[in-house]
Amino acid sequence: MNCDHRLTSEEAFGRLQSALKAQGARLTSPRKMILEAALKSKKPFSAEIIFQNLKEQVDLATIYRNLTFFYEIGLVHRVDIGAETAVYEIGSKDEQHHHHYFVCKTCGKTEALESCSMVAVEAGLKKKGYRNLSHRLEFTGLCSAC
Amino acid sequence: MNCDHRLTSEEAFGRLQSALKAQGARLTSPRKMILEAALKSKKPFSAEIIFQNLKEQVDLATIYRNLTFFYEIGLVHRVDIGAETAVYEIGSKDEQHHHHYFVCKTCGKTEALESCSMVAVEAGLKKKGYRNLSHRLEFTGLCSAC
DNA sequence: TTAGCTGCAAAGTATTTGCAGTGGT
DNA sequence: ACCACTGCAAATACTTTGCAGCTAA
Repeated sequence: MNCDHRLTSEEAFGRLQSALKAQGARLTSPRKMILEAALKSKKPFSAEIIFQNLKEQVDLATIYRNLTFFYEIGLVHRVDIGAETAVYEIGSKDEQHHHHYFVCKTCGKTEALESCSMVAVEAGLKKKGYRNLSHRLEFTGLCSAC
Repeated sequence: MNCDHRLTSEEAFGRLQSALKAQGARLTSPRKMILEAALKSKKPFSAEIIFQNLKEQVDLATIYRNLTFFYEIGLVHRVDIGAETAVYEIGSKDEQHHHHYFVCKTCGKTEALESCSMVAVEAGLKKKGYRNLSHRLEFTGLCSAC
């Protein structure tokens, strides 16, 4: 199974335009810069990382506000891999797509996994020298009350 | 597959004793109370929740320190399901055991899943009325550099 | 007795919010 | 021109840390 499912820049901006129009929001310069920085990032990113990548030209509060906005319109996912900081990543074309990560318990190093087979993933990780493996499966969606 | 893998109170205190002895730490009254509260909780818990369950009889800082301690000796896992707050749960007998959750994107409701089959889990959730399902698989362990 | 542990208070981070001014549309 | 958005600063939430006294072993 091919897992290169990230939104392209065009797709992302297209979605953004629709969402903006749908709720009377605006495409401002900071908003554009933040999305571009997010798209450029190969790894999951935090507000602080975007802030640094934009060389502090955009206010941190604005970045927090926009990452939340992007999250609400489904442009990014929240990942939050056992960290103390909120971590996001660019959304996938297929919302049902799986998200696989490896996280080191000691240094926090995060790596997005390319394969989608749990067995193959584990074997691949072992080959790479990762030890003491365990994994966690998390479902998200809407519960019947929502 | 049976997934009732939570540590019993006896097993948990046994592990605690070993860890305490191994590093010259002590079994204090607050430490005991915190572990008991954690064991009683059917759901993942935060420091604040333990604080409330103990009716604020134990200092919050002490709770934070001990949850970290329990985490370091493997007595509890960190779950952190897309939340802004650190969330823990009592450890499993088998460290390689999977951890399955359902999290509602809207209200944050969390439910521990009993089944271990991904397909069965998804079918079960749909039957319960959950919609827009997606899931995430997270591996943890030690990377080669650690 | 002697460290480890606790409570309390103060300090740190991460994130959010109020508000006046700016800028898309 | 209107109203959403931004930067700035202050506020809040969560968590950690310093320290003096307490207590398990």
